[in-house]
Amino acid sequence: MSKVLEAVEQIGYSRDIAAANLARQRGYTFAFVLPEPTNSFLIGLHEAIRDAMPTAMADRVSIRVCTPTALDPHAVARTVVELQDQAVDGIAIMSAETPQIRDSLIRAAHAGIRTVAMISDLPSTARSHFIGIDGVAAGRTAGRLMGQFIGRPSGNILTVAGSMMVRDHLERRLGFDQVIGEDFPGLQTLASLEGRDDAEAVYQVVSNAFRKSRDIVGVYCFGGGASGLLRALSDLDVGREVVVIAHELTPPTRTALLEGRLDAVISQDVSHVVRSAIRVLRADCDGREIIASQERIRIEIMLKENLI
Amino acid sequence: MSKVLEAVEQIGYSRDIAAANLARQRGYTFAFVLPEPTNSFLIGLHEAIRDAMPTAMADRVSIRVCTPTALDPHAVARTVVELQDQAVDGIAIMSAETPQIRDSLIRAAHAGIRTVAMISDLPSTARSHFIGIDGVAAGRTAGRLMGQFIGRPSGNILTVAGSMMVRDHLERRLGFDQVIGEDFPGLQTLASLEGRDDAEAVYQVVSNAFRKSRDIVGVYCFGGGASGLLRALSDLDVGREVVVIAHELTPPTRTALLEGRLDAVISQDVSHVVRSAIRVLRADCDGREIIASQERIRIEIMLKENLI
DNA sequence: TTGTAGGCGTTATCAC
DNA sequence: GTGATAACGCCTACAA
Repeated sequence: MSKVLEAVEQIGYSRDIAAANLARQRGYTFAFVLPEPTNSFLIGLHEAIRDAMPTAMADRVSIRVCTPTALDPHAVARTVVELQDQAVDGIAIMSAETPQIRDSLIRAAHAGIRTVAMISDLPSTARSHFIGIDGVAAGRTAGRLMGQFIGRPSGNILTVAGSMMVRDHLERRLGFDQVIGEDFPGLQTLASLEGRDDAEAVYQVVSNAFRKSRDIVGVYCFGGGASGLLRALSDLDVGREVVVIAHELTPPTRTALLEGRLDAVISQDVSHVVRSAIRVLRADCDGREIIASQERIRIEIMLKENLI
Repeated sequence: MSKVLEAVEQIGYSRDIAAANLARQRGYTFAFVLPEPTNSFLIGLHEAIRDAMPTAMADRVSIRVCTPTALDPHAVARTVVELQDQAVDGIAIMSAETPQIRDSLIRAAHAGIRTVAMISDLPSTARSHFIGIDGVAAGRTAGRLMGQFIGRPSGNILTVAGSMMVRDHLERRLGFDQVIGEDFPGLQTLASLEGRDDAEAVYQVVSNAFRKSRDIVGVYCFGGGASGLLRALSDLDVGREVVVIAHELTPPTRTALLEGRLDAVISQDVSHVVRSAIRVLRADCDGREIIASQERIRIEIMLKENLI
């Protein structure tokens, strides 16, 4: 160790990063790339980003939001490429995992832009971090709750998928099936209905499914558009007999929880996700270490009684 | 509105607080007043404080930890008084609610020292904020989980109290009874055993209780020393048949959760509590507004599957 | 009251 | 390379 570093160790000196930033007048520009706010969850996510802006600004980071059409991977990739030319320092992205998007992110990383994946992971894209919850664990959590809450030895469970954030949703289903299979062998999980993360679509498929099938003792909605599910259950008047579990705490799921039309919600704190993305991106830019415990997003279980 | 403020509004100017602090060489000294680390929860809390120190230091706040004997209210009050003379800017305190302590805090506030209550609230002490979870809601959450998980129409539930953080624990019991009474009328909640937040004491009272009473279908431990409960249940070999719910995620409760000896843990993120206390105290000192959503501590439900 | 110089800890620049 | 210096945005202290 050099003499100076030794002395530093002794004295306990540490660079004043506030002063440093003041001196160099360094600013950061980060871009959030995510789908348009087409459902409650995405609306909440957009709001969280807006809410984080003042604090971010005070911290010398300016934030841009890009909403390429989610269903078009090329549009997302194009957005990422455009961002490269606009001198952004970092990108926080929530998207499906397609080759085009993957390539664009790898190229961005190569161009020195820091990237993090939000909500749904994008492995093998050189994203420095994933900020969100483990999909399999989330699904397992839902599975345990479902099994315990049903309390009967047998019956059918309806499952409603999303489609957009593919990877994430597949993992949830996987985890759910694991626990039901292991610990509640009498329960039968039916093939996933395609809800396309859209309330109206969910309404239709759920309504149809209930007309066809009987002996449904539980419904697990692991995609977006849970409000469609809740409306369908209301219309069918099967709110009480079946155990209903969905993902993400939003105005409709919150209301349903309070009214007893929903038994549990598996959620993640989107405000935390957004703040974390910004902190992590900043740390990446500065070459600093992150505080892992502070950035870990929790799998939250919300019941009627612990609604915040 | 004055011309200048109007202009400020227009321009969108906001004071650079980092530069301000740099200029005035302002430092903050905060003290954490809490019991000695005599159980897993308190150990975790002390660790969280230590872990927060480096970041705090970088932010010009130095932290002191005071551990008056928890069982002696006079010692706590004396500590608070002493802190007044030592030029601390703020106090974050976790303690029982006694007249002496209340008075000392009011006097401290009068002397210009900002105070926040942690974990267990101290209303009517001029504490600017309470940083922790709502005890009644936490108890209700435990109650719902207990009722649903038991799945039988009738049976007895053993409850184990702490003693130290009195107010908090009373609230938990209250909330628990509310839900059991309302929604699970067949279940009977027995009088609380006195566990004194101590593992050994809990071990004794629980062992005795099980020897006396039968038809126990659930155990709710809402005080500290849950490891004693778990050991007792192991020794009695009643791990599987009864539903066991405790508070606070610590090494022993985490292990028990993973091993299936504990069915659920109601918890709060102590690292978050500590960071929040520091942020809130700083904001108070600077006369700034806090970001409520960021400082809200969640009532976390931990199952085996969503252990972080 | 209003104005101005100096300095906080760091970086960047430019001359050496 | 090395070393001196201005500047960053703000506060304090002192002067007018």
